[in-house]
Amino acid sequence: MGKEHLGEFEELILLMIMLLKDEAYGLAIRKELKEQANRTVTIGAVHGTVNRLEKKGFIESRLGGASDLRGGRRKRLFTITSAGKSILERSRDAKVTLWAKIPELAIQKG
Amino acid sequence: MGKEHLGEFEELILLMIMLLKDEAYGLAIRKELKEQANRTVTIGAVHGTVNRLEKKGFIESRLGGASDLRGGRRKRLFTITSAGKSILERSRDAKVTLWAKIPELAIQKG
DNA sequence: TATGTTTGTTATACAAAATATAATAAATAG
DNA sequence: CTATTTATTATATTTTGTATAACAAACATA
Repeated sequence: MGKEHLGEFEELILLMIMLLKDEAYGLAIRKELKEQANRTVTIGAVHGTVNRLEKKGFIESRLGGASDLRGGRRKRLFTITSAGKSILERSRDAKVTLWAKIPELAIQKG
Repeated sequence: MGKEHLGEFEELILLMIMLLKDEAYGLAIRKELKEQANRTVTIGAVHGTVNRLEKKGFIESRLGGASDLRGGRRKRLFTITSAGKSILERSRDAKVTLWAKIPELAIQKG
């Protein structure tokens, strides 16, 4: 029985992992967060959160290769699981439904 | 300098307050949460959160009349502030923008 | 082969948000 | 008055969010 809902930051991280596809690892997630959401956090914040998300079964990780640049340790690459996808979908649906009931927040068409 | 983002539950409570209009008080918010979001929480959870939201300037409260039913203490009625509205709008916009970049999550326009 | 630099993760600690339980308060019916 | 109902406040605990510091591995090059 997986948890019912995600924290705000957990959801964001999950979205970044989907955006990054096969290049989702700690530092890349942090960078994407800055570019896509203008959110600046430390790398420890990112890792703490991915660890929790993995423990809950919303993402999986595997060890990837090292950077193709100068030096550096091997990357820990993350991918979203089907449980992760489905909680994102449910979260989206719930929100869209609520917004639709509030004229000031309803999404405009066209 | 208001906070930049809301917690997941804070945002939900804010949405319930908008839905309830002039009948947004503790117990009503809790009931609306159950009906609109199928979320069951204790009344203490609701009050803790509205207190935080008020302190941050996203809602205001005033003392209303007692229940029109049997007995009971007077209600503390909440309304959203313009800061509250705008953070909800920004949150919605940010999410819609992100979803649009992920085919699996993008909203269909009919 | 030793060591400095780069790229990256782990460990640890602490603050804030989420949430529950228990206590209290005010209206009103009798 | 006082019991009952409707409601809020106080307090405590767990989970999320977040930072700092420590550590590890790959590579370059002397």
